Amino acid sequence: MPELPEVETVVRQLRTHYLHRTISKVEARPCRIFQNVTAAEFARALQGKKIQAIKRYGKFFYWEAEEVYPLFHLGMSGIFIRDRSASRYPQHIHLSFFFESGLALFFQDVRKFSKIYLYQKPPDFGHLGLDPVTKNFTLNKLKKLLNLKSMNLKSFLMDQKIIAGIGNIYASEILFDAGISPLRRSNRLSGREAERLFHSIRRILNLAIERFGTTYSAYRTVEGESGQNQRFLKVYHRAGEPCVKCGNPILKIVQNNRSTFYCPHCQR
DNA sequence: TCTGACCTGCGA
DNA sequence: TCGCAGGTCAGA
Repeated sequence: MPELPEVETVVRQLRTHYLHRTISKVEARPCRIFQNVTAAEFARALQGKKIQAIKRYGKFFYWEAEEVYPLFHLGMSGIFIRDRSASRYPQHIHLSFFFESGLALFFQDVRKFSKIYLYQKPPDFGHLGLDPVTKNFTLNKLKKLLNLKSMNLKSFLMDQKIIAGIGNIYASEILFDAGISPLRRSNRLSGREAERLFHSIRRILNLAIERFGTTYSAYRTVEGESGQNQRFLKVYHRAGEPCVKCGNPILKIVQNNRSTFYCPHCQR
């Protein structure tokens, strides 16, 4: 599922319902999604803890819970849901949290690509690039990064070590918005093109956050609802359909084993 | 830099 | 039955 806007939506909804709540019980089923901790250790460590803060970086987010810091990456199909009965796949619920207030929270992942870690101090994101919706992400920094690399722009945008949070959907949408071909090399952009790319990254991601993310298949909000942004996609999964700008057909190509959608007429 | 592997469900 | 899906990583 989830790229930065979907993760940000999940984080905001978790804050609304679960911040300052105390976990009374955790049920964790052994599963490969647990990375540096077993399911049993994870459950034991969180029991009795109060969630004091929920913070996101790129596609990762973690809880501050009284000296314990669970870190989550939702992979392709990980979702947090408030209501277990809303789950179509109850057999894939790996984690259940029950709170003193009577609230519950469930973590489901059909494909098991998500990752869960547990730390004793706030996790370090030094291995990740800039988070593109923070003030730390500036035009000058983007220009330097572009010049540093000679890779196609689609791969550049999706490389989490460069920019943390953009995935396959938004990489295509951002490049369409900027009017730049996904095949272009990062260090070949003009100053004006870099500027367009910078503004498109911010605009597309922030708009998607306002629309609670994009639901293409698995992703749901914590409330179990679909995002809204899929109605506004201009190129993603629209191969053969007319470009909204010029009417020529949208093209689908494969880059790094992933589908890329673009308009060869509008994106040069 | 590219490919395949990891998983499961869905739609053609 | 096959190919594809929003991610990441190891290994060639």
